[in-house]
Amino acid sequence: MEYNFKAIEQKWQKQWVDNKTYKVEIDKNRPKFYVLDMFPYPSGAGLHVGHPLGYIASDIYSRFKRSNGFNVLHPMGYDAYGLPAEQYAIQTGQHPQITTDTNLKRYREQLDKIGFCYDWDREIRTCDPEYYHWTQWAFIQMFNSYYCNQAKKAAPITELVEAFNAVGTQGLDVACTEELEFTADEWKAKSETEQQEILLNYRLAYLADTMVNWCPALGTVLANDEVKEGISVRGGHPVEQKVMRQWLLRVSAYSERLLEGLDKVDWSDSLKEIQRNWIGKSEGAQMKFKVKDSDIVMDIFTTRADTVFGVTFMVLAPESDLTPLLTQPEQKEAVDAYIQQTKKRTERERQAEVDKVTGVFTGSYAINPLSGEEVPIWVGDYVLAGYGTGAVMAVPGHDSRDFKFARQFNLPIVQVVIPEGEEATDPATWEDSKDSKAGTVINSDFLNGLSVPEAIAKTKEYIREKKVGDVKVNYRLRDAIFSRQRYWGEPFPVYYKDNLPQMVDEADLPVQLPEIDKFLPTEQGEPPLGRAKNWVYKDAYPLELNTMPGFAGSSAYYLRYMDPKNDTALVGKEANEYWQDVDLYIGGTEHATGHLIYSRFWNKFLYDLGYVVKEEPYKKLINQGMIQGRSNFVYRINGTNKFVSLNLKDQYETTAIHVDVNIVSNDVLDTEKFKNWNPEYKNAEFILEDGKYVCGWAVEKMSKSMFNVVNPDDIIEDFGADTLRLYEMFLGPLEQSKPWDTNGIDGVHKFLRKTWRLFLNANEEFEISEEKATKDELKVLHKTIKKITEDIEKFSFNTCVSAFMICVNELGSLKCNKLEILDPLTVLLAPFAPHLAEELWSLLGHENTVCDAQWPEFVASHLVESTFSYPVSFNGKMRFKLEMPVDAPNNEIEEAVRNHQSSQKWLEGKTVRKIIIVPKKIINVVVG
RNA sequence: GCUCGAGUGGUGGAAUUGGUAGACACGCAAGACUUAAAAUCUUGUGUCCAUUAGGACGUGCGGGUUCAAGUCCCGCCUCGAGUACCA
Repeated sequence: MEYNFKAIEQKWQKQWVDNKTYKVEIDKNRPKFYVLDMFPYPSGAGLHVGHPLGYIASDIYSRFKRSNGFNVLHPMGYDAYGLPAEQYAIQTGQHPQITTDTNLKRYREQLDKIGFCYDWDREIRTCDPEYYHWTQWAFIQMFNSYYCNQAKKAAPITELVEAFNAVGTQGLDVACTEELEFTADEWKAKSETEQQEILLNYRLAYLADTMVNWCPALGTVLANDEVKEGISVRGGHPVEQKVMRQWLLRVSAYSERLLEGLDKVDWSDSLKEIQRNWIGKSEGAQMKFKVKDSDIVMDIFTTRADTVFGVTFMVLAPESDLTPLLTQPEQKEAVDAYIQQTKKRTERERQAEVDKVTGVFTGSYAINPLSGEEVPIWVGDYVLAGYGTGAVMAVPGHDSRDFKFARQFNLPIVQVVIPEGEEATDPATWEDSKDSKAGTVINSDFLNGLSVPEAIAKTKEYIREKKVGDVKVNYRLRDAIFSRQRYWGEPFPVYYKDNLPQMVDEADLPVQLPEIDKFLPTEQGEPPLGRAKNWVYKDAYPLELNTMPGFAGSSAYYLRYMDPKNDTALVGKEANEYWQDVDLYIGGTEHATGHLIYSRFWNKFLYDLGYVVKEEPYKKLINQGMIQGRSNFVYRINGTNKFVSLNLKDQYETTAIHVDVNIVSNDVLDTEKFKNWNPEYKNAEFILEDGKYVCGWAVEKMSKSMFNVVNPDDIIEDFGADTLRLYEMFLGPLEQSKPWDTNGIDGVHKFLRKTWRLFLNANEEFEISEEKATKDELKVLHKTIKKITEDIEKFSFNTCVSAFMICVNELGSLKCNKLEILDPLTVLLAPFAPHLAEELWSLLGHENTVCDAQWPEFVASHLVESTFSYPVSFNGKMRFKLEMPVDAPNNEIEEAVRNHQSSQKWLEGKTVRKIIIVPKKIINVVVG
């Protein structure tokens, strides 16, 4: 009986489907456990061997939990809306739904072959109207809500309207785009249109003219996390800044709670750190600088209130509302020219030319609220409109950007802080500003002599007393732009009446994506939905032409899995109360500043409104590492069709060429396959070493162009799914990036065959002994139970695999085929190699699935030994071993060491200063 | 620049609270079985010295703490990730 993995895997995959082995229902008699993978976007390329890594890990953990008595929810679905399908549609005219369905089918086939324990009855697709019904529903709730800073939660916008009617904005402390002030009477006097326009300032989903990241090549706006270094993450196209009227989600309202929540979840420190940086909390002071000969007051934010006496000028962002107001007639031309010039630069250019200092004087002066001094107001593009107030007080002595600006335009520089261990010097001699926060304040009136932190505190106190400012916390986190000028996304549940946005009745949801003839913008430059016929609501009102961004559908999907067929709610109360939250979430770190922020925001919002029971959606999160490619190279002698083997290449002028890793084995090229691989190489000649052509190699990203893509289907064809699963885990720690190298796969495949053979007799027939297990056999088993159980809990799956190998090697040498040992071993192995385990489990005579077998219990007494083999070291260097009874008293051990024959050499002519005995660990003799 | 993480054989990687560095594999070498190959099995495999016995050196570099350091502390170097005129 050979280990016929193909037959075994096909058989059990069919049985699992037929028996609905992985179907999950609420079961209040068992504790729940929710394991979630970040669902994939089904791209046209299908899965490569790197994709399933996290899925395999979560699958192992799910099966482990099930064996330990948990009711495990482990669903899967697809993030089906996205740019690639739409771009393909633009190129070919093929409807993105068709592309998506094809890709999805391919994904499903590939996933099925790996033997995952997903409950496919719960599958969701974000492009399914049944699903995006609830994405639209959530949007409506956000539109109808505002965020109260005092209660620290979202509340219905109707409450805010009541407050406006009663007292206007008096005592108002809510999240908003702009601080507004009006009385109840003023509010009531406003027209409906004016009132609606004002409410947009407070809604959690709101429409606003805003500076957006516009990507001309993609014809759409992008969120901040979709842009890296001025380039779109998808496609790599340049991005520019542009003002557009767009939907936004007021994510910034939740900044503090998103930050605090990180302390309550079990995520890796690095991921938490990324989110903390992205939220970017900074505490400081907001201060008012009056403008000379004007009623205008400049608000500025600073974290260095201690340096106010060092302010020698002010700088406004070019886009600031104040810029035109403060520009004096004689400077108007220069300022306008400057603004035009900065507008022309793309975000990318601005970032690339960070060192280039530009700016222009407005002609106005501001009055320092502490010193009363007058300082010039400049415009400079190093000040960002979107952060703080879009204006800064410049302290060139103690801020390097202000310093550069001052030097460029010959503005004065004053020293107000002496860094620790330095003396006051003439700023004219400085190379750079002195930014250190450890030092003593000088030239600053009542702050003189204080340390920096003391001076910050005192200044804050002073400005509050004199009402020239206040303590203020700023966040870097911006509101999320929620409109995309695309076709293949969720339509908004929004229509326009008198140009004002209105929400579609919840009863009319979902608003289905209409059919259109072409997937391009209209001739008038409207988004693709502008092409839809009858794209109106209630026969009269035009519907929104934008669609929602990629992160919309993934923000609450984990809730939908709990209750995927519910047509009256996103998730029913009973299901939500049972499943609660995700206990284990596995996915890539690339979602740190996108999906994982939006999803937490979305969930907190639903929590505030009482729709869900948990404030944080993902209790524990693990980022699986990237599997990189391992590329192979051949070396062509320049100008010839001759290829030289790796270690001889230095004798020639060569060019390295990527070669398909699938025609290379252990870095040795199959030269015949190489000739057929590409017509160009049909007549290739080779210079061999030891009769072989050895290729070079390098670790690179796995991609088609590097010819290093390895497909899981091919691996499964050659070695089986269980081998693939085991090998992916054996490759290294889950969270670490590592290269895929098919070469090592033989090791785990051999291990599975060895395991199989444990159950066979000399005639290759299945035969199991009912005999009682020996002490040694039990020791091997229980050592393994302990190790596997502990390591699964630590997500250390690579060491699990090696523990299995050790176990099977040892049982092999003990020639153990006893039921008492192999039965529990099968259960241990089941999460890792479920097909093989099912087959063995049924051969062992069990009728149920091994998934429901009880996890073996570790019995410590099987590991107890009567003696311990001590490593004996002299001055820390291990020299020999000494077998002693475990309960031997120290003086006996000492004596045994002193008298041991091997000790004499190390003791000769030396005195023993000390003997350290660590029970059951080590003996160290200190000599000298 | 700032923040975080990582540097261990030819390769992937092991190593509780500091306690035998290199587990488990791959690869390589030698051998057994075979007409041959594949498969399987056995042995060896950090580097250097030594015929052996054995010894010296070894976890990026330099210091330190300790009976004992891959592990802790200080200072560097290199690589990776995130982020960036954030006031």
